[in-house]
Amino acid sequence: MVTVKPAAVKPTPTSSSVEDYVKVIYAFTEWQDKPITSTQLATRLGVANSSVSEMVRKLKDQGLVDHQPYSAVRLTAEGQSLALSMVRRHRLLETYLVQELGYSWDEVHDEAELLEHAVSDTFIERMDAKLGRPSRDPHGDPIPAADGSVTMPAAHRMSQLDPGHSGRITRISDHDPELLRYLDQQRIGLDAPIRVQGRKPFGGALVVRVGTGPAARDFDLTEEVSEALWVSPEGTHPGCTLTRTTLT
Amino acid sequence: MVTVKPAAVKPTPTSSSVEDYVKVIYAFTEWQDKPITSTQLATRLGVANSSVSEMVRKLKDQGLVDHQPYSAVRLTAEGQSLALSMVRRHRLLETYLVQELGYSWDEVHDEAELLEHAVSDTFIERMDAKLGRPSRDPHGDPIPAADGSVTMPAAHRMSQLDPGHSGRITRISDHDPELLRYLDQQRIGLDAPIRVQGRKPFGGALVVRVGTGPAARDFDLTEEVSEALWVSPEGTHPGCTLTRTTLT
DNA sequence: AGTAGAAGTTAGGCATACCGAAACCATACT
DNA sequence: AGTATGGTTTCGGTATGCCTAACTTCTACT
Ligand SMILES: [Mn+2]
Ligand SMILES: [Mn+2]
Ligand SMILES: [Mn+2]
Ligand SMILES: [Mn+2]
Repeated sequence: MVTVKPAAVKPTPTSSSVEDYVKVIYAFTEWQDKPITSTQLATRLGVANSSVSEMVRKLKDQGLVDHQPYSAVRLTAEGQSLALSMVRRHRLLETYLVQELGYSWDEVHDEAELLEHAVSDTFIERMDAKLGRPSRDPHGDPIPAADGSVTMPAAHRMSQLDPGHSGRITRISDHDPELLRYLDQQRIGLDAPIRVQGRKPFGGALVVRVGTGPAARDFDLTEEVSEALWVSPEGTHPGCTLTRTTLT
Repeated sequence: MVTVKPAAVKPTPTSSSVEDYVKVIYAFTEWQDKPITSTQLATRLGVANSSVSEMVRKLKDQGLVDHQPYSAVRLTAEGQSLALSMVRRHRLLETYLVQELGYSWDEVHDEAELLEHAVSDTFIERMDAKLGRPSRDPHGDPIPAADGSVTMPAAHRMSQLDPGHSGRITRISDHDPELLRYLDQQRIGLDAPIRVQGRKPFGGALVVRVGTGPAARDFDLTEEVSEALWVSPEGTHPGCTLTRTTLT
């Protein structure tokens, strides 16, 4: 009689490239619904189109994405789960670097981009505990919980807000460190109360008031800046929790 | 007239494999003088002999090692410098994990082995500052300073000590986590006062007394254990600083 | 000195992850 | 309906870093 081993638990050692691909695919649909195309993926990853075609085939073979030739790339449940765990890693690391090692919010992204692939689950858990299980990173991006649930703030791009609207800045795109330093300098930070005053004519700057009462200051924001800021109407703040998937 | 660019400062992006090879070559001569051979390198890195031959050629091309066929491998000044900076990274990380994230000393090695290749110089500097510029890691191994200087404790392998000798444990080999847990359990730690009482006959255990006065306890140590412990005679402790090389 | 076996190197391959150039397809515009 | 165009894939190739198997060199023992 032969003893049958229990099916191996698939250690699937995903490479850091795979992790980055999946993370970028996820990020593309975090604040809107259209799935990402090959070329967009290539641009965001800084690789050639042909490299993406190849890798997407591998991701499909591994069951991480759905894809048919010439159409967009979508994560499977398994891919979504891997992506969420990478996003969690990335954002916890960013938060840790700011909170514990005195990084400024424009320095953390690149460091986290590498560390996310190197730290162990234990490391993540210890950081999370030490930070008190934070739900947002230094840029206001939601940190998925260990079980895969994500609390998305009910936020709108400031560039799309009509005059009169007000609320708080609950997210700031972290992609341009330059921009983050500019905002820092102007003392425009996360959770600042903000109000859209109006727009200069002929597609001009958006005029906003930051702060309230005597401390209020007015700014002319370019399109680029107002597209990087997300505003939640006062009161709605904590956002809604939606479980996107379940992490393994 | 043509402006000549200053010679590029050689960004030499060393791979993590190269970093590990160089680190292992360095470690081999840290506590004795014989240079490492191909086979020893292969064993320590867990790769095939042929892989080492190939890689050593590349290291030589990059000016990191001296080597002629069929003989041992030695670091050049440049290789030494790279090795020291990797050792510094590794040991600072181990110290940080224990001190700041509650790791136990048997858990840190593997985590540091990966992180050492991923963290930035900034990260290292912040950690170093936060820890108060430590000079020893959790296992008593000296942490090279940023300038490449190393303070080596004047220590001897306990297995080679004659009865009657005493001192303090200033280094414990961190290669076997099992052993570290055993020592932890027996409450034998770094800086514990220790005295060699004698040796059981026929190549038997080494009998040592740990602690002093009423708290003293006697142990029978196997060869394996006594080879992992290094003892400094009382008083000599701080060790001698020798600048091994200068880091870039 | 002669030689067997250990130590080390070379040769031929594989996997991953890139690239540029060429071929292909879908569609949108005449 | 016919075709230009841009997005996408395929093809051939490069660089790392690893492997096994075959071969070479060194050394230590007879
Ligand atoms: Mn990354
Ligand atoms: Mn962020
Ligand atoms: Mn390593
Ligand atoms: Mn150590």
